[in-house]
Amino acid sequence: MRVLIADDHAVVRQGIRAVLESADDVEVVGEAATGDEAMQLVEELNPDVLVLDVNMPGADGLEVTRALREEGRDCRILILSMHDNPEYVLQALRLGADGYVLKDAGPAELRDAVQTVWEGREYMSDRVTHQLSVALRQELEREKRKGRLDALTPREHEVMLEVAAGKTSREIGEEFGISPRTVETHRERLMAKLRMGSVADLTRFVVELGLEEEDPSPG
Amino acid sequence: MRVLIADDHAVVRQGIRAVLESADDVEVVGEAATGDEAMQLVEELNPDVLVLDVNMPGADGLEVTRALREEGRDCRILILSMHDNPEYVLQALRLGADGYVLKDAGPAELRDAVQTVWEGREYMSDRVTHQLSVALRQELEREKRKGRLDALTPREHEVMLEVAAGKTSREIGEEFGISPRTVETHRERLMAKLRMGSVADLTRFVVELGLEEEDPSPG
DNA sequence: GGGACACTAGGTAATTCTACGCAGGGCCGG
DNA sequence: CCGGCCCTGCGTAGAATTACCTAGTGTCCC
Repeated sequence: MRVLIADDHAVVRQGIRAVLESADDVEVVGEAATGDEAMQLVEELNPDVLVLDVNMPGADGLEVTRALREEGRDCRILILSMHDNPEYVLQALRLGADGYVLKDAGPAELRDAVQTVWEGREYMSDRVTHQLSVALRQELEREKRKGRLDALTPREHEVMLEVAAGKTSREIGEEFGISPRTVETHRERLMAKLRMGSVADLTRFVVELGLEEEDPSPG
Repeated sequence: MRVLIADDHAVVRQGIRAVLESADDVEVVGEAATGDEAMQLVEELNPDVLVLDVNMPGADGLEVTRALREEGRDCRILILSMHDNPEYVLQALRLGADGYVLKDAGPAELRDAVQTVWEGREYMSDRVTHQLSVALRQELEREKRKGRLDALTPREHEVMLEVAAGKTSREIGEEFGISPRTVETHRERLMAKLRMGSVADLTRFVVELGLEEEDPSPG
């Protein structure tokens, strides 16, 4: 089994190499420190398995995965990550990764993971699968909120942001060149659509969904 | 120079060991996977330098640093961290660490850092010192805000939270058993003291400082 | 006892927001 | 080409907030 290691931390590369090479059917054929370098080395060395860090300067692990899958590479891709962030995990799987292992895995798990993906099966750390199920529920909740957001007309959306920024209807009217009465109409409608009972609730809603445009930084 | 390595990731330990042992005046005398284990091994092996990860299960790097300094250990402590989070850096220095190195450091920098702290000087990665100066300014800004918070009377503080939760003056009055006019007085005063121009600004202020009591979760 | 401060409450007035309804013009798809 | 949706604008009325002000009570400290 010929393995390529990609991680921006030299120390980590060294560690992975040591762990994998302790298995006698594994040969580490190269190391890459950036995503670009990884793609280039895959081209040159044509490894069986690519152990790929998600956090890398330049092209990160996910980009590398996508690029390799796009060009039809059949090498197995094992994602290595510090965190069990479901965001990354889902994205990685969507893009065609074969496994997802956390960096706090012991040598045995890491060797096992590489072996598993090499055999054509998928490997996921236990904590990753657990986090995925948790994330699924939160995702549904968020979608429900975003769904309400979609019910807003473009104008209402703009007005919403300004209201959440603390502007008065008159100020917003001047900014958009429309009557303050019109702004109030939009305001009423959007508050009803989002089922918000106060500006405070609306502000929290906007902040939590990260919709703000500028940063007025109160103070 | 006798070095002890503490990191919860076996892979990383392996990597650090390989890097350090490539210098011929360094001997890695042991490895620890948890904070507790690290303290125990320092006791047993009495190393010159301890290379210590901040993120560890059980006692983390900072706790270990504090504990070792409290009992008067004179071994050098080099903190190893994934992030240049100034929060951690400051805390580490306060607790008596001798150096702070990022994990994306190359083998050369890591060896250099260990060498430097061993000679009794301090070592910090460039990005760390930079982040520190940036953090200093933000810290001042935050303190200014918290200072204004201290200017509030207890009653004003309560009212502030309710206003930020979207309640009206009447509702707040009923909740506290006081006149809505009184609530309005508190409201005016606190808005003036905090120099907030709108409920939206106030809400953002409260959310950013994490002062909320319950979670009404708009929707 | 006096002074500082917090909590209470009210007056007056202006401004702003909220909640109903009404209506014209533009644009798009059935 | 017509109905539906969106953006626009306005009226009225009431509720709520904001900006000024005064002022009584209680507590704590000098």
